[in-house]
Amino acid sequence: MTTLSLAPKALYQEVAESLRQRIFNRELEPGSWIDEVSIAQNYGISRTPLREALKVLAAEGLVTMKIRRGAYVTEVSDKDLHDVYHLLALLESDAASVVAKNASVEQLNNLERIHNELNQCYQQTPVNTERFFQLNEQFHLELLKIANNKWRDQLVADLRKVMKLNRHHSLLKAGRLEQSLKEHDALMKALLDKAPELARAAMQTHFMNGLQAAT
Amino acid sequence: MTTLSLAPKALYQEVAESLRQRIFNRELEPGSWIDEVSIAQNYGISRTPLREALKVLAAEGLVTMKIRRGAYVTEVSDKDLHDVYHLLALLESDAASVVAKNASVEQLNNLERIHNELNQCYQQTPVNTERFFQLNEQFHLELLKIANNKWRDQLVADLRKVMKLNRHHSLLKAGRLEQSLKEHDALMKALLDKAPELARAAMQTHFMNGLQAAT
DNA sequence: ATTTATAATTATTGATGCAAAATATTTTAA
DNA sequence: TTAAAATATTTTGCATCAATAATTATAAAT
Repeated sequence: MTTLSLAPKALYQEVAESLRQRIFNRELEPGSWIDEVSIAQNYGISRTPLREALKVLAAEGLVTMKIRRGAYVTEVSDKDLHDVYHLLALLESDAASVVAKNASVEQLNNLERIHNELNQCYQQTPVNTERFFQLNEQFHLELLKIANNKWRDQLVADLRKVMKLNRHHSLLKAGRLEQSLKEHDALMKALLDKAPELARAAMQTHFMNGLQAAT
Repeated sequence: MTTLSLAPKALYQEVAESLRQRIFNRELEPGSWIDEVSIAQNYGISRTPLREALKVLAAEGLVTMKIRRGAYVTEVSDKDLHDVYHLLALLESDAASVVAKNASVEQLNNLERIHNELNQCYQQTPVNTERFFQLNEQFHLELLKIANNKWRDQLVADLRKVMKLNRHHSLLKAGRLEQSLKEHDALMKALLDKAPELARAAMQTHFMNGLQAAT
C-alpha cells in the first residue's frame, strides 16, 4: 500500500493558506498582532514553519512585519482599496485586449461556455450566489489564462488577495448581479468581434462599476 | 553613548538583499541550486534566517522553491522577458497618464529637474553611463512617486527585479541613449501639457523601443 | 504626585539538533 | 557487463533551545 499524495505541500504553505483564510474571515482582524506562540500551539506545530509562512504572507501584502515586534494583519484604507482596484482594472482590461487580439476560436468558445453557465446560473430562482461567485471568478481566470502571461497572473492573484481583506463585496449589492452580467455580455461580444480596444474599455467599465458598487 | 541604528534590519532581510545582488551579478546563476548549508556557513549564520530570506526571494520571483528539493535561481526565458516588459510598460504608462492628469506644478518641476540633469549628463563627454543609469531610474521612480499608488510601486519594483535577472541592458546599445532621451522629452512635454493619453502613449513607446533594443 | 531609573517579564530573533526523504553509491544477481 | 536492489550519504524540513531586545511593572527620588 502506498500513501496517496498528489499535491504534497510543505507545512509552511499549508499554514500560509490557512492563515489567509483566517485573515479573510476576519478571525484575525486587520491591524491586530499575530501571536506566534499561541497560533503555533493552536496548530500543534513549531514556530519555525509558521514564521516562514508569515514571510510569505508579508510578501503578498496580507501581513506587515514590524522589526522586533512581529507580524500584524495589514490594514487596508479606502485609498488602498481604490488604488488596488485601479491596478486590477488596468491589468485585466489589458488582458482582455490581448485576448481579443490573439485568442483562438477554441479559446473563445471555452470562455463563452463559462459565460453561458454564468447566465444560466442567474436565470435560476433563487440565484445560487455561491456558484455565481465561483463562475464569475472562473471567467476572469480563464480570460487571464488565455492572455498567457504568468507574471500578470501572479500580480492579479496578489492584488485580489489584498482586495479580499476588505469586507465590501460588490457583487452582493442589489441589482449588481444583473448589471455585472450585462457588462460581461458587452465584453464577450467585443472579444468575439476581435476588437481589442472595445474589449479593454468593456473590462474597464466592468471594474469601475464594481468599485462604484463596493464603496 | 547610544548605538546609532537608523535602519535596523532583520538578519533575514540583510541576507535577502545580499542574495539579490549575488543573483543579479550572476554569481548565482539562473537555474542553479542554492546550497543552504554552504551559503549559511559562508555568511557565518544559521540556516533559519537564510531560509526565511529564500521565502522572500521566492515571493519576488527571483528564486523558485521546489518541494523537498530546495531553492533554485529562477530562469527567465525570452517570453518571460517580453511578458514582464509588457507589464512594466502597462503599469508605468498608466502612471504617466495619472501624473499628467493630477500632478501639481511643483511635482512637475521636480520631475523636470531630473529630466534636465539627465540631459546635461548626456552632454558631457565621455558620458557617465553609471550616472545616466541612476538618473534614468530616478526619473522613473519620481514619476511613480507622483502617481501616488504604493501598490503599483511594489509591483513595478518586483517586476524590475525580475528584469535584472536578464543580462540584456537596453540602454547600453549604440544610439539607445540619445533615442531614450528624445522619448523622455516627448513624455515630459505631454506631462507639462497635462495630456494623459499622450503621456501614456509616450511612455508606451519608450518601453517598446527599450524592449526592441534589449532583444 | 509625577517622573525617572531599574528590574522583571514577555516576545522576537537566531542557532542547533534530529528525523524523514531524496539522491548517489555500492553490491549482488542475471 | 548490465540492471536491479540494498545501503550510504546528503539535504530538506521541522522542533527545540538560547539569547537579545522591548515592554511593562515596580521602586525611588525630586
